[in-house]
Amino acid sequence: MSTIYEVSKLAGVSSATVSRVMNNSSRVSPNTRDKVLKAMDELGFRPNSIAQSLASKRSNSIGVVISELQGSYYGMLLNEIELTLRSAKKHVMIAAGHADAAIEEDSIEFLLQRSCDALILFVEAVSDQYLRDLKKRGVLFTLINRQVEGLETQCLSIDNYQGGYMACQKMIEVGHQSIAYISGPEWKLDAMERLRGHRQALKDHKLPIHDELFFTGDYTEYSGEHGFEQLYKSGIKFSGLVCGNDEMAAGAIMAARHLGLALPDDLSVIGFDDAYFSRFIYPRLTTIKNPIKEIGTVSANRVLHSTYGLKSKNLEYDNQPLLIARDSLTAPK
Amino acid sequence: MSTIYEVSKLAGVSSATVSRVMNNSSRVSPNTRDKVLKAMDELGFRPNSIAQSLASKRSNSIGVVISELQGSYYGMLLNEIELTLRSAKKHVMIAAGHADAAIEEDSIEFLLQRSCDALILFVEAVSDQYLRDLKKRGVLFTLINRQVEGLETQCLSIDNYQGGYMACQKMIEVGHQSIAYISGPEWKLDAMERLRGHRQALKDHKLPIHDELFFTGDYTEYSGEHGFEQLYKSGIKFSGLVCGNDEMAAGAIMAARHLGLALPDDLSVIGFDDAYFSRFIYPRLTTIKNPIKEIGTVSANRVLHSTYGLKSKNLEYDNQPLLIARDSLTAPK
DNA sequence: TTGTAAGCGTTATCAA
DNA sequence: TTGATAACGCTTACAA
Repeated sequence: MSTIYEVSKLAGVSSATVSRVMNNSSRVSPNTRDKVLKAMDELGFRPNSIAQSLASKRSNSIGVVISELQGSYYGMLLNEIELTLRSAKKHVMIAAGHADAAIEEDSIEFLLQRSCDALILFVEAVSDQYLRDLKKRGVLFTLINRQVEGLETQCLSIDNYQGGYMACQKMIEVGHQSIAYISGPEWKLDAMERLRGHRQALKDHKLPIHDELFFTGDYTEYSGEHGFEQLYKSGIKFSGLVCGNDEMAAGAIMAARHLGLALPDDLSVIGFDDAYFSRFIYPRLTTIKNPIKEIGTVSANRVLHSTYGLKSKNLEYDNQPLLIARDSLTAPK
Repeated sequence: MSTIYEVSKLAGVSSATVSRVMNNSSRVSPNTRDKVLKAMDELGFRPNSIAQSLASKRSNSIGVVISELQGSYYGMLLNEIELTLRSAKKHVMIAAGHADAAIEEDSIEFLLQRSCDALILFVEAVSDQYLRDLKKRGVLFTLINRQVEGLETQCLSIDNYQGGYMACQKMIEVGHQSIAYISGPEWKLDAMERLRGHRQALKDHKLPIHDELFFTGDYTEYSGEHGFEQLYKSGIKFSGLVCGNDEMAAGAIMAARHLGLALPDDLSVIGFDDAYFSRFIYPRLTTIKNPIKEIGTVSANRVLHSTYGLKSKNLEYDNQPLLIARDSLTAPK
């Protein structure tokens, strides 16, 4: 690998000038610029970005910590982020947090140590205070799927409460009177918001709330399967089931079928997220769309904006959920 | 952020000594080591890894280029890679290649420019020659899901031919005589290998090969849907369908149901990969397991081994596919 | 066992 | 518009 110094020799200029043409940082006469470009080309010169980082105190890399690297939800998000950052010539470093506070903190520190200029954080276990302290330390970041007091301007999330409300309301509109709910884990804020919206819709429509019709899962399909079996055993009849996410809906549907129910006639189901696979569940899953792609793009653009002053049009997003009507919802028999 | 120099002053030693205790590179007396450690602690010292990289010509980061960031297949792979690399304290930089030669090459150069010590490549469009040249340039890398002549020791892939053979053979064993096939795109090597295995099994069992029973898809569920419709229209009856991957199987199953077929009685289906969602398709999909997790772990370990001399036990893997029997396969009526 | 000092390949300040 | 040259924070011969 050739260096800036070799280029400067070949072009007959100083290394400072070479640096200038690389960065367009200050005026260089067209003549010398040409000479430099030619020399670079001839040597196949590629700037060493490590050296650039050290000297400029800017690494042009952005760290992303995300709960999991697998799962359609995270995949879509990561994809959008990479696309956006990449087109701005920024490197993306990733680390998984696995929804564990220690691992999440470690991931963040790990990325910071590597001189990431900014972070995009999808963290669920780390405390609000830790995040506020991060800001105090001068770290630039955006926060996905979470609202933290004091960090409002850098938080991006959808209105989970509204989504939960919509799903339940739709069930009621179609005619269901007895509706079961399988929620995500209690320690996940989005799960609790979705649940809160559901309960409120029930209340607003003067429907009774039976504790036996609520099951707390953990967002996995296994908990959806297990949850459905529990609800079914409870003895209280229900014709509708709302799930905190699509994975659990998929699991619940499997369980319902094993128990001999015909879907959607015996049971209507609504999921949440509009995950990739929800079209391939049978019956095709009616669900609440989570505009995760948009959130990915916007979070990346905001980081680009606040860190490098890059202007972008996609700095705002619509945090309203949307009902995607497919086949798993029908009127009760 | 404090520097090594400040630590050295506080500890009353030279900066070289501080560096030594950081890296355990050469003996330091327990006494001075303690002093240094104490000073580090007091200052909250964190080494600047950019500076370390520049000086040591080693960035401790590994680049991963993968076709897509979304999809269960890639997600699982990425997850294993991150886990393995992370536990070895290496940073992982990612870039998506989108199965486009220009983007893939750009991704590779992009990561190299960032001084990645090694690469893990899941690239599909770039030429074999480019990859051989990469090796000549001295770049360390492993190659996933691909076999390139001259790079045998750094390629990891399963036996797709054998997998294709197994699927077809199983169909035949169960009693199917007329079997349709929806393959992945022609330019994907794994897709062609799977198809080749399928045809060979047909031949070995003396079953006729009808061109009308073959459809070339592109690994998406849409092409599975479309493909099934085409095959169905062909007029040639078939009771079994083998798909080049699970996505297409999912699409084909959707299409079959829309056309009024009862599964698995009217149609048996086998997929490939054992994707995350294949358990949640109805009927639960019988498929060929692709040991992608194992491949992820092994590829990361190999890179760690060849790049940093780290020894590891997981340097070998079993490239034999495995049939996962679920509910989508039954004897023909 | 420890220190000195020359890099590593850039950027950026100051003069010219 | 250009050139010297001092950082940037660390590693690593080479000496002591």
